Amino acid sequence: MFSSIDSISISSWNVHGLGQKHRDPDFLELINHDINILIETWKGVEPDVQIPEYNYYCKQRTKANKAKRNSGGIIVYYKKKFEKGITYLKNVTKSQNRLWMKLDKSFFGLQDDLYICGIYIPPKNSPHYNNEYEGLESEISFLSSKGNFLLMGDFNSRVSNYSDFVANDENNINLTHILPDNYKSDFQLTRKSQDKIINPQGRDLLDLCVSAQLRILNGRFIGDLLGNMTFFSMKGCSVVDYAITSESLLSSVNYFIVKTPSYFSDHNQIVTHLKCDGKLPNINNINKKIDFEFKWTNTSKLLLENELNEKYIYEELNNFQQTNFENTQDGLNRATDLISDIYITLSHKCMRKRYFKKKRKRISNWTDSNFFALRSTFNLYSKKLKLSPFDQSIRLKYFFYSKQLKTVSKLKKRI
DNA sequence: CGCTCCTGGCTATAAACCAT
DNA sequence: ATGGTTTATAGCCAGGAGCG
Repeated sequence: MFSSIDSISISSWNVHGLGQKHRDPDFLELINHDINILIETWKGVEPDVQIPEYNYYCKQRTKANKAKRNSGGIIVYYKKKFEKGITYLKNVTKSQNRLWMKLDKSFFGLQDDLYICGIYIPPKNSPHYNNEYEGLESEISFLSSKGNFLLMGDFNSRVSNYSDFVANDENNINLTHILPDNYKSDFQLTRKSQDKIINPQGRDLLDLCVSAQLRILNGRFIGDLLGNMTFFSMKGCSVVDYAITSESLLSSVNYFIVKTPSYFSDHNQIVTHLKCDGKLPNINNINKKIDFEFKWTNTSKLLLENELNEKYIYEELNNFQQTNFENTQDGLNRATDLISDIYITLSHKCMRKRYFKKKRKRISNWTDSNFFALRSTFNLYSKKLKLSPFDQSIRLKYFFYSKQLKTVSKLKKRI
């Protein structure tokens, strides 16, 4: 039996030092996506960063001479069940700031192979800056004939709401001769941004988008129609974390979300949801999580009678009877899966679902109750700050509670 | 454990630069 | 001159290591 994959979620997050965050259940809950790209892990070689249910690729920056800690560093966590569909492309780049991988088109049911790059572009005045965009562009052109792209990460490039494509108007007609022949100039989707500033790296990014036919997802999709800020500090805020895809992949984007600020990092996590149509062998069906039960109601009888008049149900039962299942454990599993699928489909239509109540953790001590109270206050200001990034009084309160939360969180872990 | 030092990373702002 | 834009600098903050 197979279970289908109809969408895949990919997150990227500058975590500002991973430390022991990957041991924190709250943090793990935030990186529960199919693929999670973590930037600025500050981890060295052979880091101890295994987490349950996930495999990972990692890359580290060579440590500076006198430095006490590592800087940079990329870790990509992907769900173990996707192991066979994802390849780490070790040789595409020599840069320590980029990590390429490939999603197999047949595994995920995509039009073309998808090349994903987890990326960190240092600020231009940083000693680690080394013509990042030139390198990136040549890697893209090397791969461009082979499939589509998704770049996600911290670009340190501010583009405001300037166009990442050449608008189709007479002002730009003189540019057409330098554009690729197949350039689609009628693409007019507007993009918003809360950030009104553009910097030189931002221009580089826009140039790259135009020349490689890539489009920025920020400020364009359900989940981030405003172009939310992705970085907050005491001093200010900016949009520097982006998800960027091939233009032809835009129609496959379900959502793009900039998460609310969290106390784990000064950057916000960003998440891309892509449509796909893959099939996954259902090896361990036992582990399927069921968090509800079906309940018979007084309308159920009528609904079931109606449903049994439908043609499809006989077709499916017929299909079940006609199928030859091998006389093995595997065959038996397939048979039970198929028949129970039919029952479940029917149950969905006729009965009411009752969800199991989640067990509430008992708040046991002072630290715990203090932590939860602080966290809800913090979450409130986090949402407020996302909506009004320039409001000084909200910002001050946000950072005040953020600091408190961090201290209490540390205390909590000691217990 | 808490304090201090160091480094990287980032913004804002002032200063320099440019074309008119 | 002037007004907008680009570049360089100052300053702030947080995390990690070392030390007592």
